[in-house]
Amino acid sequence: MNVPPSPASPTSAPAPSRRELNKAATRQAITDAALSLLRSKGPGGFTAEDIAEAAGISRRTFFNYFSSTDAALASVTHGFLDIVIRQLELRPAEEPLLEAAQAALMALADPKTVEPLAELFALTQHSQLMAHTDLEAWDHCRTQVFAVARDRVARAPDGADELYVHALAGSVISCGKAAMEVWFSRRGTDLSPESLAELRQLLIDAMALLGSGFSPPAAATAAPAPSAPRSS
Amino acid sequence: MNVPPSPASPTSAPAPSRRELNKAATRQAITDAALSLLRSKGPGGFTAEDIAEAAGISRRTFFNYFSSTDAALASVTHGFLDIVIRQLELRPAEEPLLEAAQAALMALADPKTVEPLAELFALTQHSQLMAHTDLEAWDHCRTQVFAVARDRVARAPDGADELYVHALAGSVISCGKAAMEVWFSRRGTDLSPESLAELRQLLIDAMALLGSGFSPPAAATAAPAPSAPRSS
DNA sequence: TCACACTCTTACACTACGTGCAACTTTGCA
DNA sequence: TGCAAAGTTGCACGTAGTGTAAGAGTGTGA
Repeated sequence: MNVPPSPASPTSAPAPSRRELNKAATRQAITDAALSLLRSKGPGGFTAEDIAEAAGISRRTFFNYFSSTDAALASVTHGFLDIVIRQLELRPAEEPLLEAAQAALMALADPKTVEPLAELFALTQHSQLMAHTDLEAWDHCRTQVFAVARDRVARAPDGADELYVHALAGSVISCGKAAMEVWFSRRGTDLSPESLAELRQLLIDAMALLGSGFSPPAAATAAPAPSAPRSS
Repeated sequence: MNVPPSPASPTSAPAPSRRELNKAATRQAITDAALSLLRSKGPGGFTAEDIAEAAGISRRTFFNYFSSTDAALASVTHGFLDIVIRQLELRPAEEPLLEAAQAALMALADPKTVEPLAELFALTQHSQLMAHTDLEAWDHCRTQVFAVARDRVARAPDGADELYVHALAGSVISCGKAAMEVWFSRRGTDLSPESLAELRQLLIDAMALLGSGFSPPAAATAAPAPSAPRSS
């Protein structure tokens, strides 16, 4: 399980020490093994011990990295959502949150980003075994969005905008999730440019729906439609 | 565990047979026992066997009713959310969903309805042991709202409003949840009329925020404030 | 009232989960 | 090189959750 003494490229990070490299490699080996087993055995068809064996570590070590098999798989979702959060934090502070979210979500249209999540979704589609941990991942993302939103909203003295920030953060997550779900259900694991364009459009439309208060019950957009293509 | 041969009042239900009464009583006994143990031992301080013993049944029977200790406690949340869904389904079909949701949510301001949830929240506040199953309960409610919303929206031929319904249902849930969270964090288990009035107002405001597209980042309402008091 | 079918409960056994603990090995640093 | 910190591993233990078969309770028709 140890990393061979490869001359790790000292690109940018402050201190990619040996220990951290080993841990990262082990962590990656675990998620790879878990995903591989999910492909071959299906959801629920393997145990924590199976993952550990496939990753070349002991069962005990597996639990040092992840608290459950679900958590190992949900790391895919976490990684996916972390990218969005990082993009969101990069947006200028004075930008309205909905626009910032819309812009940040565009990062999801990158094939390399969505591919793992799309596969995970396809493999666990009709099984609620992932539901637990996956919902947690989205909820964790919600708290991140909440933190970003809180810092952007002018604080009322008595915390009167508590509701505003909570509701907004939750709704942004719900709409993003809705866009992903609709895309998955329509295109499955299709990562073609047209499919990704549709995902982009769905994300834009979802944020637009939120910004317009869901006004017109019939105003919807199909695939590469003519709605506001405002992005970076 | 069996119900004494009490002359069950034949009020309305079609067939409250003995078996169903027993099952309902057992189910109730389990949740009561679980809640009682939660009060005395705190979250994570008891096992499924403890609950079974307290409820006067075997451990195996406990698992015939609930799939986990969390699920037994989350039945409180489920019961709470079921009330809202039932209210929502009673609203006239032509009423806009946001208004229907706002009206349905008013049922939550009833002390008897919120009391169990408020206590559960207070007892599990700083412990994510409930997170799993509680998130599932809210997500289950989301699917119910989705079903209601789907039936109310004029179906576009190509399913172009899929996104609309998904996003709306998720956002309604998120906003309702946000209102509950803010209320809990402000008033704890305070069930006084003023506190319930504030909850009512928070729910109204949350739906209003959603309907207005979260337009004014500073337009929030404090406690018994002067915003639209439309209710039944 | 009895007998039979159906449903629910229970005990038992078994696999898997998740964690505390105490060796043991690897890494970082002087 | 030697020591301390960090990480890995095997072991043991209690708990979760489920299959199974036997037994107790309940509904129904003769």
